[in-house]
Amino acid sequence: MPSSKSAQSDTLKDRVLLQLQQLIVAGQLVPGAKLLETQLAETLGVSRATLREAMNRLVEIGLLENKPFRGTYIRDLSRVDLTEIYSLRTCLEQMAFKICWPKRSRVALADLHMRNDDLLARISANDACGAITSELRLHSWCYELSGHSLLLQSWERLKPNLQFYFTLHQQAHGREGPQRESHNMYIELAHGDNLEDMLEHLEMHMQQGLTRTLQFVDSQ
Amino acid sequence: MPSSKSAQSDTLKDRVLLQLQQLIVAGQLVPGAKLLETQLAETLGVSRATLREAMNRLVEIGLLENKPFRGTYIRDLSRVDLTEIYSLRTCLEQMAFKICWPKRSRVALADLHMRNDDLLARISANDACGAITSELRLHSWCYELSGHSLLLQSWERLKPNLQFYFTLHQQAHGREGPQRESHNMYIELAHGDNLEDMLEHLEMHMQQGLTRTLQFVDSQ
DNA sequence: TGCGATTTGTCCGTATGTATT
DNA sequence: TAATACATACGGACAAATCGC
Repeated sequence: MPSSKSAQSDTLKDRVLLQLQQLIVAGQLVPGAKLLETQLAETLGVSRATLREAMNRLVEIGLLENKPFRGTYIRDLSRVDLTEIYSLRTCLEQMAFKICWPKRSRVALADLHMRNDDLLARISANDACGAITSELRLHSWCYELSGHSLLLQSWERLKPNLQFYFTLHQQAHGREGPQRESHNMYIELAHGDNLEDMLEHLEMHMQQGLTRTLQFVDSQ
Repeated sequence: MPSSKSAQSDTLKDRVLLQLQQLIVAGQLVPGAKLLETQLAETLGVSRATLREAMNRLVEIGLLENKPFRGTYIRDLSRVDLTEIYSLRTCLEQMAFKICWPKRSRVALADLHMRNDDLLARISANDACGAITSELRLHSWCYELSGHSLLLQSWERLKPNLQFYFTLHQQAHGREGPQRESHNMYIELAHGDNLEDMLEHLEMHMQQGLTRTLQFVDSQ
C-alpha cells in the first residue's frame, strides 16, 4: 500500500507548510514576489500565527527569504546560489553512495529500477512536472538506502530548491524536463561493483545538470 | 572593523533564539527535559508565539525535539546520532578544505593561527567551556574561507549540536576539554601544499574525536 | 522632505484538542 | 471513565517599522 506519503503532518502548521511548499515549487508564485501574511492566511484559512510558523520553516529551507519588518519573499536564486546547491548536492550524494554501497540488496536495486521506470513513464506521458518529481525520487534512493537520517534530512532540505527551479525553467522555456537517457549510466553504475566509477560519474552527471540549468538562466 | 558579528537579531525572536540556544549548549537544561511554553515564555519575558517561533528553529537545528500535542524536549542524542553528526561533519569539512585550498592567503593563515592561539590560551586558563567554543571557531575557519554560503550554513546547523554534547560530557565527566596538541597536525597540514594529506588527516582527526566522545557516552 | 496608509513583529485572551493521570 | 494539564490554534489588538504619495 503506497501510504508512504509520510504520515507526519498531524498538526495544522505542517499541513500548511506542505501546502505552501507545493504552491511554491509548482511555480504559482514568482521569485521575488512578496507574501502578504494577512491575505495569505485568509486564503489558506488559517491564523497569522500558524502561517508564520510554516513560513519560517520555508525560510530555513531556502524557498523563502525574510527581511525583518519588510516582509517575506519568494527567494530568487542567483547563479552563485545554484552553483552552491549543485556542489553541495554532489558532495552529499557521493557520501550517500559510499554508505549505501554495501547495502544494495536485490530488493533495493529493484526499487531503484521502479523509480527509473516511473521517471521514464512520466517522460513518455509528456508530464514534465511529474518527471521532475520522479527524477528527484530517483535520486532519493541512495539517501534512503544509506540509512543515514541526518544525510537524508540534508537532502530533503536541498530537494525543494531543485524542484522549484526545475519547474520554473521548465515553465519559462517550455523545455521537456528530464531526458530519457540521462540516467542510464547512473542506473547501470549503481548496479555494478565499481564505486569509484559511480562517484566519478556522479560528479559529471551533476556538472551536466548544472550547466544545462545555468544555460537557461543566462538565456533568460 | 570587526563588526562582522553578523548584525542580524534585529527581531526579538532572534534574540530569544540565541538566548535559548546558549541556555541549552551551556548545559543548563538536561537532555530529555520538557520545555513548558507558558512557564518558559514568562521566564524569558516574551509571548508564547514568539517563544514558539524560536523553539521551532531549534527543533530544525536538532537541539530540540517536538512531539505533536505532547511537548518539546531537549534532544537526547544516541550513539547513532553522534556517529551521523561526525560522519557528515567529516564530509562537509573535507569539502570546505577542497574549496578553500587555493584561497589560503597570508592573512587567512594568520587568522587560522589566531584561532589556534585563542584555543591554546583557553586551555591554559582551564576554561573548558571557552575552549570548546574556540575549537569550533577554529574549525569554522575553512568554511568561512571557502566562501560557500550554503556549506557554511550547513556547518552552522551542525555546530550547536557538537557544542552541546562537548559541554555535556565535559560537565558530566569533568574532563579537561580539548587537548593542547590535538590540532598541531591540523594547523601544519593546513599550511602545506598537500591537500590529500589534509583530507586524510581530517578523517582521522574526526574519527578520534568521535571515538573519544563515544567512550564517554558508554562509560555513562 | 514629510505624512498617512500598510504591514510586520509582538502580545494577550480564549477556545479546542490531545495526552496523561 | 472523568478530570487535569498542556499544546495547538484562533482572533483581535497595538506599536514600530516600512512604504507610497
